[in-house]
Amino acid sequence: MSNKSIHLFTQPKNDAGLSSVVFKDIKLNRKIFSIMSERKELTVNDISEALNISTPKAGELLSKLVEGKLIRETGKRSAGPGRKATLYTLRHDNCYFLGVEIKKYKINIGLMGFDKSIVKSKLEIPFLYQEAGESLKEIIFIINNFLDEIKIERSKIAGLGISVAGRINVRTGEILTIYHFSDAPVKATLEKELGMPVYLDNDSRTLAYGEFHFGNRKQEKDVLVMNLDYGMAIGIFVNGKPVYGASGYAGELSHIPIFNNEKICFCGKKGCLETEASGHALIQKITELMAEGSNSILQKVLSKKGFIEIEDILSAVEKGDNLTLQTISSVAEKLGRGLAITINIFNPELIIIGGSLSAIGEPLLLPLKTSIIQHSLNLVNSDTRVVVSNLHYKAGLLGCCLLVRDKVLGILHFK
Amino acid sequence: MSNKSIHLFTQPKNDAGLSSVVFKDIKLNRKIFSIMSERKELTVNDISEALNISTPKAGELLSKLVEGKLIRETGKRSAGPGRKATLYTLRHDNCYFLGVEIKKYKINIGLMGFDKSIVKSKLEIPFLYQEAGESLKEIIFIINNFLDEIKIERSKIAGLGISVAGRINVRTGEILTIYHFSDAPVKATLEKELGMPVYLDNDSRTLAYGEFHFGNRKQEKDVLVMNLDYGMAIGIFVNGKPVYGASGYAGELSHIPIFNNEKICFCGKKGCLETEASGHALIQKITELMAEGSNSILQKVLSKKGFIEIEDILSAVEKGDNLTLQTISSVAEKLGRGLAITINIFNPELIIIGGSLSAIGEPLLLPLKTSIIQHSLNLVNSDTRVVVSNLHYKAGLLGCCLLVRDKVLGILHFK
DNA sequence: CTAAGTTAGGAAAATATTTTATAATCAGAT
DNA sequence: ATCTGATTATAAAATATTTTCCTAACTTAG
Repeated sequence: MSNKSIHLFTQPKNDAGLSSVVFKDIKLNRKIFSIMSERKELTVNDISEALNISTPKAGELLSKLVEGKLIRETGKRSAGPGRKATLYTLRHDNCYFLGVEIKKYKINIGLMGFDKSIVKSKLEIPFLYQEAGESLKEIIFIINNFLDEIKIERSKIAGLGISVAGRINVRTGEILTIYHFSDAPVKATLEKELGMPVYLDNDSRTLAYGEFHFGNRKQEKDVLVMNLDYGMAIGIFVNGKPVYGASGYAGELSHIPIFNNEKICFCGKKGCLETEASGHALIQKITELMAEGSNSILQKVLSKKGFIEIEDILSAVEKGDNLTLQTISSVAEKLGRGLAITINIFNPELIIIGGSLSAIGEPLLLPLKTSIIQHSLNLVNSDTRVVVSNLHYKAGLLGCCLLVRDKVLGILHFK
Repeated sequence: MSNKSIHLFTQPKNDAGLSSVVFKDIKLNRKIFSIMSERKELTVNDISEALNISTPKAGELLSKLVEGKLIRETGKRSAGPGRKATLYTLRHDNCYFLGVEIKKYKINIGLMGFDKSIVKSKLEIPFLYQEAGESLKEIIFIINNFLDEIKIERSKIAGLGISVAGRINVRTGEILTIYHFSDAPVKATLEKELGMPVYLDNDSRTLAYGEFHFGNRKQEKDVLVMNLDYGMAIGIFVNGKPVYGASGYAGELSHIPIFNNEKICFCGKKGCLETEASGHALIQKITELMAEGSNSILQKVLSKKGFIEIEDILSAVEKGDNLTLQTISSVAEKLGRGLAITINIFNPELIIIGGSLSAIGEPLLLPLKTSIIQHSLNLVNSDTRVVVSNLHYKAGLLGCCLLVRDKVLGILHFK
C-alpha cells in the first residue's frame, strides 16, 4: 500500500526506530490531515502558515501526499489579483475506515473515505445476540460479507471502529455488559480475524463523536452530547477532545443517584437518573399511566405488540398524543436535573441532545431547558447553548467511522 | 532582562513575527522547561530523546539556557560505565513568579523560583475587604510592600498569579462574587498597576493545581481534587490539564441540587450539596446539635467567641470530640454522594481530598470512601484511588505560583 | 596498574529547511 | 491588446539540523 511507503500512520512516539527526519514528516502529515479534516480545501500557503513551516517544505509535503494518492489537486482559488493558488483536498478513494454499530436487534455498518465521506453503508442488518461466542462469529460474518459486497481492496481499509452499548473497557478492549470474555478480549479477537486495527468504543461516545464533528455545533470546544435512547449517557468533550477517564467509562451519567424513589436500577442501586429519565423510564411511565386509565394512541400498540418501542413513541408524538407529550415533559424535567449537574461541573459551551429520542424535538427540548435553568447556577448555564441533534440516527455510525479514522491517523491521540 | 534576549516566553502562535527558526527554538525551550519541571536533573541525551532532536541540537539549546541563566550544570551522572553525562537543572535565582492567595480574612503571598521552589513567602497577612475599590488598593499595597521587602529586581518577576474564592471569569478577568467591577476588570487593573502579566483564578482551581503537582499523586492524569473548606468545590484534571470550561466556572460541584431539604443556599436555590456537605454545613449542624442538648468541647468555644471556625473543628477532632467526629461522619457521607456522581461522570484515577478540612484525615476519609462505594458504579469506582492531601494549607499558594509559572512559560496553554 | 569496554561530547560531513530571489500567472487598468 | 501590481510557485543560496565518526572520560576486570 502506497500509504505505508510514505509513513502516514504511526504512534505519537518514535518507537519504530524511524529516522528523525521521517518521523518529523509523519508528525507534520498528521497535522495536515487534521487541518484538512476541518477545512476541506487548502493551499500550500495555508499549510505553511498553520504548521509554521516554509512554503517549499509545505509544497513538498503536499506533493508527496498527492503522489501517495491521499489528497488531490482540486482547482485554483479565485479571489483577488495575482497568480491563483492551487487547492488541495482529501481524496476519498484510496484509504478507508470501517465503522460497525452494534445495536439491540440490528447492526449498522458503513465505510468512510479518507475525506470523511460515507462511501458505502448498510443499515439495520438483522442481528440477535445469543451465546457470546456465537454472536461474535456472526458479527465477523456480517463484516466479511459487507467487505465482499463493496468490492474494495481490503488493504485499503485502515481500521475498524466498533461501538456497542454498555460499558467497554477501552484499555483492555473488553465489553463488560453484553459479552464478557475474560480470556479473549473482543478487540484482540477481531483484530486477529479481520487483520486490521480495531477500536472498540461505547455507543454513547461514538454517537457523541459523530454529533461533535458532523452535528449542530459551531465553534464550541467544551461540549456535552447526551445520548437519549432506551438508556442514557453523555459524551464529554474538553477542549475539543473526547474524555475517556481511567478505563473509558467517563460519561456514565445514567447511574448517578439523585432520586429518592424505590426503583431498582439495572445497576443494582436505586434512585439512579436512568430510572426516571431515559427511554425505558418514559415507556414504563406511559404504560403505568395507561394501566391507571389514561387514554393514549399507544394503547392500541400495546395491546397489539405487547410492548412499546421508541419508534412508537416518536409516531405518537407526531400524532400529538397528549399522554405521551405530557410524560415526555415530566421525563425531560428529570433529565434536566441530571444535565444541570453536568453544567455546574463542566461549564460547557454547548449541549447537544442526541440519540433516537432526540427526534422528538421541541416537546423534549423546551421542558428540558426550563429544568436546566431551574437546577443549575445561572451564571454558569448562561454560557451554555442547548440544542437538539440534527443527525438523529445517523450520528452513531458517523461517529464510529470517524473515531477509527482519527485514531488511526493519529489526529486523536488516544491516551 | 537576559531572558528576553533569548526569547523564552511567548504565546503558542507566532504572532510577533519572529523568524521561524527562533520560534521553533522557543517551542523546544517550552518543552524543555516542561520536562525539567517534572524530572529535576536531565542530560543532553534525555532532552534529545524526549524532544526527538539530535544531541548537538539539544546541547546547543541547553548551553543557551545556561548562558541565559535559567538553568545550570549541576554535576555528573554516576551510574554505569563510560564517560559521565553532565546534569542540568533549573535555576531558582534569575526568574520568579509571584503568587497571591486572597482568603476571607487574610492574604498569603509567595515567590516561586524558576525551579518551582518557594523562595520567599509571607503568610496570614491581615486583610479585610471593605468597599471594592479600597480592597483592591490594599491588595496592591500589600504586594508592593512584599516586593520591596524581598529585594529582588522586579524585572526578574515574570508574572503574578492571584486566587480568590468564588466565581471568577477567567476570560474577562472579572471576579464575580466579592468585587464586581464591570468597567475595570481586576486583572487589567492589576496588570496596569504592577506592570506584569496577571492571571486570576478560582481558589479551588489553584489549590487543585498545587495538589496535582506537589501533592499525593503518583502518575495519575485524570484527577479530581476536592477543596473542602467553608465552601466546597472541585478542580478537574483531564489528561493532566486543568479543565476550565467556557468561562472558568468548571468544578462548581457545591451547587448541584441533590438533596430534598428546605435549606436555602447562598446561590438562591435549595437542596445544594453545599447545604449538607461543606465546612459551613458541618459547623451549622454541630451548632444545632449542641443547641438540642448534645455535649461537645465546642460548647466552650461557642460561648466564648460566639461562633465556631474550622480551626476549632480541627482541634476538636484532635481531642477526640465525639459529637464533632459523628457529625463529620454524616457530612462525609453526604460529600461522598457528590463525589460518587463525579466518579460516574469522569471515571477518574485519583481523587485528592484537599482544603483546610482535609487535615481531619481518616475520620473524614473513611466514611467518605464508604459512601462513594455505595453511591457510584463499582466497575467505575474500582478505578479510583481516594487519598487525603498531604499539603493542607500549603497547596493553595503553591498552586497560585505554579499556575502563573506554567502559564507564562507556555507549559500550560490556557485555552 | 593496565587494558578493554562503554558512554558522552564535539567536529565534520551530509542532509534538510528556510530564506531570498526569480519566474510564472493572473485581474484589472491603460 | 498590453502593461502593472499582486500573488503563487519554484530555483538557488544561505542557514540549520542531523548523521556519522572520532576522541575524551570514565568504569571495571584482570
